[in-house]
Formats: sequence, structure tokens, C-alpha cells
Amino acid sequence: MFVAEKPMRADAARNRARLLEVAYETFAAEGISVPVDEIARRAGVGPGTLYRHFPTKEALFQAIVAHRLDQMAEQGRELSQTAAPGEALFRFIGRVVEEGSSDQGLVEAMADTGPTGVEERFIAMLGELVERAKQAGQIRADVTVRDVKTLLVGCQAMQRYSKDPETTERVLDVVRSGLAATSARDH
Amino acid sequence: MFVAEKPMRADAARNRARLLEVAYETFAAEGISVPVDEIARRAGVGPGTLYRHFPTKEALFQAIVAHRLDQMAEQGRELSQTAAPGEALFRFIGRVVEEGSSDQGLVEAMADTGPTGVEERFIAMLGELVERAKQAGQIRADVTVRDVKTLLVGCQAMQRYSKDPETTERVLDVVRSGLAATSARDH
Amino acid sequence: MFVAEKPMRADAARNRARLLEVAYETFAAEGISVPVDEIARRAGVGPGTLYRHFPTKEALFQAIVAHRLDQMAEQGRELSQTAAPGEALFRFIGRVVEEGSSDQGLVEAMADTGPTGVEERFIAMLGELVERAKQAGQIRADVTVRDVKTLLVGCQAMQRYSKDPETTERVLDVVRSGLAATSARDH
Amino acid sequence: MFVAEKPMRADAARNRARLLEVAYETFAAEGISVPVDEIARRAGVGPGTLYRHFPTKEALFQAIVAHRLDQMAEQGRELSQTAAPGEALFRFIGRVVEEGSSDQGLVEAMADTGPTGVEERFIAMLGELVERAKQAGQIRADVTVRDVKTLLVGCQAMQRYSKDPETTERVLDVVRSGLAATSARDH
DNA sequence: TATGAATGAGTATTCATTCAT
DNA sequence: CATGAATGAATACTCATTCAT
Repeated sequence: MFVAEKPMRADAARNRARLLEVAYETFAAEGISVPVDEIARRAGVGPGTLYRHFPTKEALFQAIVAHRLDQMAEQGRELSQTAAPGEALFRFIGRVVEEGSSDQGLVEAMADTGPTGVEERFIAMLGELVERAKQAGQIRADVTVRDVKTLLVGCQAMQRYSKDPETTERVLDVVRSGLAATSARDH
Repeated sequence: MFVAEKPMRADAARNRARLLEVAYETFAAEGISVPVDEIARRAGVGPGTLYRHFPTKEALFQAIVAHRLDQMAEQGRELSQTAAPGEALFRFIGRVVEEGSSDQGLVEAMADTGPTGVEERFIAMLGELVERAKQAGQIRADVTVRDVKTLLVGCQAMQRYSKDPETTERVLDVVRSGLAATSARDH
Repeated sequence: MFVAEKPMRADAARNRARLLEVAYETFAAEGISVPVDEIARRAGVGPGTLYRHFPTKEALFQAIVAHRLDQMAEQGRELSQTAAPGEALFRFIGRVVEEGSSDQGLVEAMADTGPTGVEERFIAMLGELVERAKQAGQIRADVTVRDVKTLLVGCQAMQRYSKDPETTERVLDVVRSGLAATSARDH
Repeated sequence: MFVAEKPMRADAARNRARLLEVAYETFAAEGISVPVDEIARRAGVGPGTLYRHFPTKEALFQAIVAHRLDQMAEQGRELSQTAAPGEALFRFIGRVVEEGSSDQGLVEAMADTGPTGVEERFIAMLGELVERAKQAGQIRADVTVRDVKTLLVGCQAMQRYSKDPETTERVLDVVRSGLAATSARDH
């Protein structure tokens, strides 16, 4: 689990962090077609330096997504400790959509996260939220974590498509109530 | 009502149709970054010919989307005549997702359809489906056509993300039941 | 001298004339980089028709220049009959510059007039003007027709370069007085 | 006066200089329609390198013209120190024409030099030549620097048009004597 | 014969990536 | 290690010219 990576020099670490941040903001705001050189420039380093940290534009991209996923997972974990089971999941969905609003589809690209363990960590955390909501009888018993992740992706797409907050609101409500335990239906 | 456009020469019409078809398939399968020249090559024409019909890559793209939307609208109209109100809408959603499965986000780009009337026609037809479903008491009274279109976009995104048919199935069910009239909830 | 060209059909002749006119105006106003298709369009014919009359853009271009040269030669001949020897030449120079003001260097391209006899005709007429001015003792005896044609080209270039009419005026005066018989100098 | 531009890296400076030189020679010899890639190839660099130094073909072109103007201005300044007033101006004109002989109109494009200060510097130097010639009573008092610059442009056009050195010689003599103080005439 | 559709080589420019300084 | 210069394949689009209708 713990690979002995020789610790990065302080300035190198700072550069890496700065690049990640700048790249995230830039891609999120202007789409992924922004040239690598531009990212480097905004981060105040030469392109060579960027390539030292991320061997490929794709790699940079995946690093960002991974970072985002981790941040979101963290939020999920917090919610899972502070909110009631069903509420936790529903609020998490809302949060993801909200944050994704400035994302230019960055996180829909959650599809290929590469071989880092991020996806697994994210799924683990989401699984917990889902499981607890199920046990509390708040959501349908047949949906899987994968289903919920898929719903997340869809919700982000929707919110990106329709900028209208009222639509987003209603659509989220549709999803939530569709997800809810459908006792009425069951008998 | 009938603008007298002088009919396109037979060969020109053939080329235009072929380009549209090839471009749709190519973009759908490989994404929109496929070079214009490649589309032309596959259609068996020179790039100049492509540019005679579509003055811009963007224009070609919009023409495709417009074409797709019109095809889908047609299907919607058929369903609207052959199926019961609620059923018609639900089956339409299913159909769209199904067809969009090979679409690489082509139709999510429904966002900007340019100044052709396609978007309007599509919305009109969808509006009919929605209205009738509402009147039959099959879906929530508060959702708008826009909401449903947004849901369509989201569903396509989901299905593109999760190739697993079972997930798609369940997710669609979630959406459908969320959309359904929630009488139980209301009192 | 008289090649038996079968007389062009009336409409063909009209097309040719129209093309020549439109092409002249267009090239003069917008430079020679205007596409051939545009010329055809403005003349109200298809590009194919243009190519029937002028096998090459270059050919069209030369035809225009030839036409212009003939027109100018005609003016020269008129002047030669209505004005005093020296005056005729000087006024001709002025006229050429004036007309060339809207020419975008079209006539500087007088350089290559191709194998039509136009150049010869122009030179013949100019030779007459020059000869008579010399005999009247109005211009230096050592300048040749070629020299004067060269001066014409230069004057057009100048006038195209400096849009300022006062400069044009003075510059023309410099040329005229430089051309004048320099008796003072000679002794 | 001295802006602290960080000095260009040695190799970059070399490349820039080489590009300028190659581009000048190529454009001068073959006209400005030579493809940018060809210039790069002849300079032994990739097209990207060219574009790093000159963001546009137009920019490259202007850089060349600016460079040429500066070189000519330098020669003018030298003449102005080594030759008698009138002589300096007349020899400068001759020099310009001579050098422009291989210029394919490159310098006639002196018209738009862009927003660098070159034009101003050139005019300043030319103004000096003109002023001193006037004060020495060697040229007409009414001509302006602009007039003389215009004459320069015209002379280059002439010399480009007529390759015959004798014509060039005579034509230059016409211009010179037309420019000379015409005291004889005046009384 | 006129038309205008098709051709396809050609061009400026961009940008991910490598490498000399 | 950082820098930023160099690379060069790739790409959208143009236009003189040919040819099917």
C-alpha cells in the first residue's frame, strides 16, 4: 500500500499543486481544448516543467479528475457522518450537481480515471451512502452503486445542458423520488 | 408555406445525403474530432465537395444534429399515434436512449442547434407527448417540456457512461417512476 | 493579318464583354486575389462559362490589361490630334496616372501582356507622341519610347503609393520638368 | 532609452536572423506568394519555429520590410556624412533603386510598415537629406519628404519594370534633373 | 453551349511533445 | 531541475480548373 516514493522537493511539490489547480480551473472554465502551454503559462512555469510532472496532457487531465473525485468523496464521507442515511445520499447528489455546474463536463469524464485507485475509493464511499440509505428503507433495494454513479453522471449532464435552475431543481426531484423506496407501488 | 427552392441536382443531392450519413456514423462512432478530410474521403468525395454543402465543420455538425432530431421527432409522432398517452412518452424516452447508445454525445450537443427550426419542431412534438401524458394523469403535473428534454439529455449521458444494459434498465425505471404522477406523496 | 475567326454567337459575345468589364472593375477595386468564381458570379454566369472564354485566370487577366492598354492608346491618339506636341504627351501622362488611381496595380502588370499585339500598338502610339514632342523641342532628345513607358509605370506606382493629391501633383511636375528639354543645362 | 529586454537565447536569435534573411531573399526573388513552410524549410527550421518568431505571414513580411528600411536608412545616414548635400540625396536615390533591383516590389510595400517606428526613422533620415539639399540650393524648395519618398517608390517600380540598365539610367537622370533647383526656369 | 457541382493540391496556422541551454 | 525554443504532424478551409448534367 505504501510505496516508498522519494519525497518530492518542496518547490517541485508546490509546482505540481499549482499546476493541478490552474489546470482544473482552466479546463473547467474553458473546456479541455485549452493548450497545454497556456496552462503552464498561467501557472507561471515553462511547458517543460509541466511535462515533468504530467507526462501527457491526458495524464494531467486524469490527475485533475482523480483529484476532483477525491474531493467529492471526502464531502460524501462528511455527509455520511453528519446527515441521516437517506438525506446523506440525496444531499450528496445535489452537491455533486451543484459543484459540477462549473465543470464543462470535466467530471463526466469520470469514465476513464486511469489506473489510480481513485475510482475505487469513490465507489467505496458511494457504496456506503447507498447501503445505509437502503437499510434505512429510504431508497429502492434494487439499485446498485453503479446505478447511482450513473445517475450522478446523468445529473451533471442535465445540469450542464439546462442552465435553468428551476429545471435543475425539478429534474433532481424527479430523480430523487424515482430513487426513493416506492412503497405505494409495491402493494 | 412552400418555398420554391430550385431542386438540387441529382448528383449533388446524392452527395449531400451520403456526406450526412457518413458524417453521422463517423462522428457518432469516433467523436467529433475526426478530421473533415477523413469524412470526405469516406464519403468518396473531395473535401471541396463537402465544403460546398456545409461551409464549416460546425455547420456539418449542426446539420447532422438537426437531421437526427428530425428523425427522433418523427418517431415520437408515430408513437404518439400508436400508443397510450403515458406509454407513448415512456417508450419514446426508451427509444431515444437506445438509439443514442452509439452516439458519442452527438445528440447531447442538441444544445446548440443553430437557427434552423428543428429544435422548435422537436420541442413541439415532445410537448404533445408530455401534455397528453399529463392529461391522462400519468406524469407529474409540474414538469415542463424543457424538463423532459433535459431528462432525455441526461439519460443519454447515463447510457453512454454505463454500457451495462441492466444499469441502463434500472436507471430508466428510476426516471420513469420519478416522472410518474406521485399521488401517494401529494396528500 | 486577318484570321478568319468564325464570328462569336451574339450571346457568347455579350458574355465575354460582360466578363471583361466585371473582371476589370473587380480586380481594379479589390486586387487580383479575388477568386475566379466570384467574377463569374458577379457577371451572372457559371465559372464554366468564364473558362470557355478565358482558359486561365492569367488569360483573363491579360485580356483585361490588353483591353485597358487599347483604351489608353485610343486616348493617346485623340490627344495627339487635339493638342500641341509637347502638351499632348504631358497630358497623356497625367491622364494615365489619373485613371490608374483606381487600378490596384492592374496596369503596372503591363509588363507581361502576352502574345497579343496590344503592347506593340500601345508602344506605336506612344512613340508617335514622343517623337512629335521631341521634334517640337519640348522634351529631351535622348529619351526613348521605352523610357517614357517606364516613366508611366513609375508614375502609376507613385500615385498608388501616395494617395495625397498634392504630392501626386508635385511629383508629376518633377517628372515633366525632368523630361523637358534641358537647354539650360546643355551649355 | 534602453528598455531592459531580456536578451534572446543565442540559438533563438540565430534562428530569427536566419529566418529574416532567408525570407527576405526568397520573397525578393520569388514574390510574396511563396508558402511559409517553404521559408521555414529553407531556413532549416520547422514551421512552428517560424511562427514562434513571427506570429503571422504578414508579420514576417513587415519585419522584413522594417529591416530593409532600417538598412537603407543606415546607408542614407552614411551618405549624408560623406557626400555633399545635393550629391548625398541623389546618390541615395540611385542606391535605393540599385538595391531594389532584386526586390520584387518588396519595398514598394513600404506603404504599410505596421506600428514599429521604422517608417518614422526612415522619414527622419530622408528628411535630413532633403533639407540639406534644399539649403544648398540643389533641389526645388517646394518638394516635401513625402514627395521624395514617393519618388523613391516610383523609381523602384520603374527599375523593376524595365530591366534595361540604360533606361534605368536615363529615367533616373530625368528624375534627378526634375528634382534639381530649376532656377533657369523660374525667371 | 451554359451551368454549377466536383476536384484535390495547396496554405496558413496550431499544439502536444522533445530537447538544448 | 527549470526553462522555453524547436519540432513537425495535423487540420480546417480555399480556389483554379475540369467535367457531368
